[in-house]
Amino acid sequence: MQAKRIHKGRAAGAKARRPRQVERTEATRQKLLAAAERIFARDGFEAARLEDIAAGAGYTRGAFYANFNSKEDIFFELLEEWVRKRIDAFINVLRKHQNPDEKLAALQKHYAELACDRRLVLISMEFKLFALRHPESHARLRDRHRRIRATWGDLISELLQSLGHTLPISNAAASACLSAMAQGLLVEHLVDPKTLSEDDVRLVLGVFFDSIFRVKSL
Amino acid sequence: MQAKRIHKGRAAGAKARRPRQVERTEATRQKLLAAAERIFARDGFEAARLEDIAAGAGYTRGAFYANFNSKEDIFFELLEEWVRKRIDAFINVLRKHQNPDEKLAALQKHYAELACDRRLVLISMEFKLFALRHPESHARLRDRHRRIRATWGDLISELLQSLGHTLPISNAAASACLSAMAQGLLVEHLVDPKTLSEDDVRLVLGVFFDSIFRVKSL
DNA sequence: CATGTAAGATACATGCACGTATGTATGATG
DNA sequence: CATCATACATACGTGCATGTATCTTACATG
Repeated sequence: MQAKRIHKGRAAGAKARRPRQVERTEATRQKLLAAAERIFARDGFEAARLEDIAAGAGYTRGAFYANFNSKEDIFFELLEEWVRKRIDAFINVLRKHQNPDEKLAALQKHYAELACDRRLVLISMEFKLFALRHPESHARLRDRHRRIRATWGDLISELLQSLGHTLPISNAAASACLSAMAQGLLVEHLVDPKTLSEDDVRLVLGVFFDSIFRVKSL
Repeated sequence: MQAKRIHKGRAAGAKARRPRQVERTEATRQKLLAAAERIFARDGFEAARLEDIAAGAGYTRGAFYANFNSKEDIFFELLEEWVRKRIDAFINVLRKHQNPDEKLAALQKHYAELACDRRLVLISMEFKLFALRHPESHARLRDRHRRIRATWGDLISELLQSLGHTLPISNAAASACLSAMAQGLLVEHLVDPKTLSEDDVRLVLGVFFDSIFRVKSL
């Protein structure tokens, strides 16, 4: 989240930034991020043009390059934000329940909802495939993913402990599996909704969830 | 498989093609297809350049446009070939077993192997995402997929009939699910093999397979 | 009010992949 | 052997997104 200032001037010993401008810069950053989210959703990561992102925020490419280094850069900031929101939302839901079974149901619902979030899933999958062909992005994405999975893994750990249940794979891996399955299923559903309906996706994810989280003997 | 002839001459009432040249053309088509397979695997569908494909077959782009209309075109021919091979291979395996349980195990093995075929999975997923943003390709891909799923659905039907078992979703949908899950899991594994190991993928696919194909009560 | 700095626009050079149009050599046919 | 079509190569024009370098305008400070 390091608010990278890029503009040329800004010598090392420059006096403290002027608050009015700082605030203005932050506003354009936010506008650019919001626009990027829309354009990525509309065109996909690779096809998205920096010019469209800038224009979507009411600027030109000059503003983009003044605030970000590359398309990957702005994507990672968005990713960070999405993940943070999802985790926060889930933690808030957890707080509303004290019964472990209800918490487990909340987790299940979380993944079921993921499998309906067309935008997030498509962009995520697109970027994963992009990263698999671009080593630098891959390394960066892998690190993020590892941290995200670890966080989810910890949440799942607590939950399972209170249920006296353990999984045949690590909790982080389980989180990765559910996410991966939800994404794979949604893509397949979008390609041919007639062969694989939304109900099918929900049902199938539920079957898997039950068999791994609710069936004791494996 | 309509071997679309593209070359300019070939008036409607032209006399029968000269066999020597027909044969030569077919050879270059095959060389181009083989090269395309390699280049798609190496660079991905969208990043693959027609020039590289042509060069990989020992030609230039002229030869490509003489034999195919577009990158999508050659991709669909490859897809056809891959699917045909996979189905043929599976049918051959089926023939070797008469015990329904062994046949079911063969089906399971089939999907486990899919989840290891990095090349096929990545290209398939890439093209799906591409198609979801390009209506014409989408329509074409959806039709192919529907036929492929139907074929697998029929194979599964026979199998389940002999086991006296039925699924909570259509057999075609079940085939789509297994394929989608395998693909989603493999992508996730490739992004971070440390968090989601190959063994995890195998285990998880097995759990799902069992819970849908071997657990009677749902 | 004068001056310097920072935000952002504009313009430019570059590179790249595409599709087409034309050229050429080879080999089949009468 | 002459002719013509076929298979492929070469050359060209085009469009497009990128990154950079330069310019303009607005604002903050003394």
